[in-house]
Amino acid sequence: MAENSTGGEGLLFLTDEQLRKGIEAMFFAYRGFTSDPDRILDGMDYGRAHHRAVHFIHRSPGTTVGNLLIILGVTKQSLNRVLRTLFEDGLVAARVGKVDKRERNLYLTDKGSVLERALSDAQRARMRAAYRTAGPQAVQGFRTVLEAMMDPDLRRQYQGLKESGA
Amino acid sequence: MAENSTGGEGLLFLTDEQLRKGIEAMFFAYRGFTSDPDRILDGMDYGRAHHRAVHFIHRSPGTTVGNLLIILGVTKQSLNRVLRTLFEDGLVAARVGKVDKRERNLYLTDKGSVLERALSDAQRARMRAAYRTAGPQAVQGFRTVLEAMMDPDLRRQYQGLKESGA
DNA sequence: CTTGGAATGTCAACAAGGCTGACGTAAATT
DNA sequence: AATTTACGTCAGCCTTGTTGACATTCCAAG
Repeated sequence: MAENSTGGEGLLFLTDEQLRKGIEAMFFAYRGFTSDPDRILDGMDYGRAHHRAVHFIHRSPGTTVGNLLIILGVTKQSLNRVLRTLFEDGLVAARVGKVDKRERNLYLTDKGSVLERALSDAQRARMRAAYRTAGPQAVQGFRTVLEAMMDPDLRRQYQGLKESGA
Repeated sequence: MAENSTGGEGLLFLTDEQLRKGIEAMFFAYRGFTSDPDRILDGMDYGRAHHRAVHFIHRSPGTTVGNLLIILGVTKQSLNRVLRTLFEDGLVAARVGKVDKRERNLYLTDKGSVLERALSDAQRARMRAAYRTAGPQAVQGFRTVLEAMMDPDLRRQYQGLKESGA
């Protein structure tokens, strides 16, 4: 009965209506999120799948095919199709693992780095603009909610990446 | 060089590193976001495209095909393939427009509403859990950043939906 | 040392869901 | 009367996901 923002019931942000807005916000925002890299990829022989592979190889140089499979959540056949074209076009190089020779360690070539840079520049530009508009407080909340939304397994991947990068 | 969180430079949240974390958070969170409905759809003859159509028809009953095309950002051929199966299976009904007879107004049938409910219940459950974990403050920031990330056109759609719902 | 399992590559076939192009029809608009 | 709009549809193509089967290489354990 009493109207308040955080006291009393204070659970207005858990209304179905509020949740629906959040759902649609995710939907529309994700479209924006992918659109800039997509535009760049368009016209090249590459797609979103190539972007993802290139991103995570850049992110964790020397990562293995198996790692990538886990992170990307696709089948090896699907990933392999992408990796093959990246090899053929000289964007990604694979070196046989030193400790375990069955593994292939993946690296971007110079050419691959150029593409990665172009894609991530575009994507970061939008993210930067959004962050700047929203402010640090909002960014904090943004990350918190997203993290809570991940599957536990994926969250571990995400946090693992965070740590390994720090 | 000086270390501070919001004063001084206070732009640490705009570092490439921070932006990259945001990008990966979007990637992993979106996977979680779609996974529950996907699991439900799996096994039925429907996919994510059907979910989106059903969602927005539920959201705006009586909406036209043209509206849906704008909101979903796909071609009419693509949307039509989806709508056709929804008609055939009796999940969606189309009525000829009263003012403009060229238009088709779209509605969920009872059967369609059942599916919509199942899908949105699943998706809301995750969203609710994330919201509850993160708290109202974070949710506020979450929505702010997502909104800033949308393309202006899509943002108008999103906000338009917000208003028309209120 | 042999053998089982792990990591990887690859062929083939298929499905979902995007896309373009072309064409048709009915209704609104000019 | 002519044009434009809203919608449907056929046909074909692409990307990216899937399953299943099979080969290779190599680590690790018996």
